Amino acid sequence: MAVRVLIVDDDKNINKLLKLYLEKAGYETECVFDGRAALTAFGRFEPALVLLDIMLPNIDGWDVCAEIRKLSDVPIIMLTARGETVDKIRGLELGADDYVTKPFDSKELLARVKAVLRRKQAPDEDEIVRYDNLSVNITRYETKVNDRLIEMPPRELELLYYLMSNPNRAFTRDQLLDGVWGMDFEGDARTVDVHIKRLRDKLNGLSEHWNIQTVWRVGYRFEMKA
Amino acid sequence: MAVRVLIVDDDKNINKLLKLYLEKAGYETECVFDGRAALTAFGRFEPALVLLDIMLPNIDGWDVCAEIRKLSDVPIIMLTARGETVDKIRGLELGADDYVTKPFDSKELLARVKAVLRRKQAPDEDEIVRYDNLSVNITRYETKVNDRLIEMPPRELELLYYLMSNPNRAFTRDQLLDGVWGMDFEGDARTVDVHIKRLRDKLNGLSEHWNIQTVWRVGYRFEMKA
DNA sequence: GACGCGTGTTCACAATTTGTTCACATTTGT
DNA sequence: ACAAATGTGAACAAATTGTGAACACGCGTC
Repeated sequence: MAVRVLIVDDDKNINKLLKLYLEKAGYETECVFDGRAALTAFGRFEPALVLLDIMLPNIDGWDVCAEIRKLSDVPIIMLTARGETVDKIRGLELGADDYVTKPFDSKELLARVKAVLRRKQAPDEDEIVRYDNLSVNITRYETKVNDRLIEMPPRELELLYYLMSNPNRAFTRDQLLDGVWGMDFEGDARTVDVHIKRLRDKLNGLSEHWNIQTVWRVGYRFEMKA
Repeated sequence: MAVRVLIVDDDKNINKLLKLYLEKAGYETECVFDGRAALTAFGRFEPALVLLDIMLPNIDGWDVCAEIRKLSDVPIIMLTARGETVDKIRGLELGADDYVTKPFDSKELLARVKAVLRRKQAPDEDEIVRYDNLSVNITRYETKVNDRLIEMPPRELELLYYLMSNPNRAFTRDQLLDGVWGMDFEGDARTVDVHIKRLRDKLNGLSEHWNIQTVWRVGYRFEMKA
């Protein structure tokens, strides 16, 4: 499944050239020649990247850019003719990601395309649960107490994260197995106990304000003490 | 992705003022106060423009200009005190691009900066990730440690770049395959391991402040040690 | 087209870490 | 006190990663 690129340029030669370059580089392309067509094609084709000329019939590039931005944060590279005054501020406000001046060579263009695609997949924020002096970062797989790293195996960390994500809630062993180990775990429920013990060994006495509590005949819970 | 400007002036007030103006205008700046510092900063900071005072401790502006010209054709604007005799011929020979007489006002300065960048066809900035003594330039496909080139194949470089672009984040092998190899990679996830090993072989022991860490049952991450 | 060369990928096996189970001790509730 | 549930340490099993070498592939050269 190749990455799809929508090419919007009223100059048919440039359009063709772009198509050639990109398809040779393994991208899937669709070409349109005016602003209105760009918008309808955008909805249908769902490109991962848009190459957008500024000077267009119907609706100009800026407006197309703005419309697309209302729908999606797909990367957009604006195409400008040499000599055309490029108002980069305006482009920035409208959400363009890069500019390429015509005429361009294939190498530079492809480099820009790759760069923009790379830049856009900015991974999201870390997922962290905290309470008091304890924080568990499931994105980095780091546990900290008072900003000191507490080393632990992934499963323990996941278990702690799971408990902390619903503080004070009592989880049965089966719930924990389902939530942390996955539905398909076939083993002994006592496995949970061992992991709990190891967590306790690591976290024991590090705070007065929380602990991992046993709930008899039920399971365990992460207790927050007011 | 701001344009980087290196400011070289021994007068701390002027330096500060320039920094203020430029950063307000969206440039990224670095300030140094003598010629020697200018040259080392130039290598590390890789500015898109240099503002260079002529009267400097250590190495004077002309010589700094000449040294920089041996390395790069980055635009250089010379700063001269009013009344200072400006040997424009000499400047021309050395490759300076413009002169600004102190004191200057912000508007004029910014106009000159923009003009010079435009004239130089402002080659778009490289995309670089750095940490401590390590930098990876994905535009040039160059990796440096302490400004020394570390040769490595493109895939390894891309992998390193990807890891470094989110330091400390644990990536699963699948995430790395998607991000570096592309969604359409059909091969074995263990491929990542081999590239990691080769990276480690190359980077091993080059710094105490970072390394590539295994996150068990998860994947790998580029660890920055505070 | 044949040939090397540098890369990228896969594979097999070793090394390591983690996950699980077990047996027995201890605690809890009735 | 008794049965059931949980705590605990150690042994064991399984999964994961490290590693060297072989293989495959594209690319430019001859």
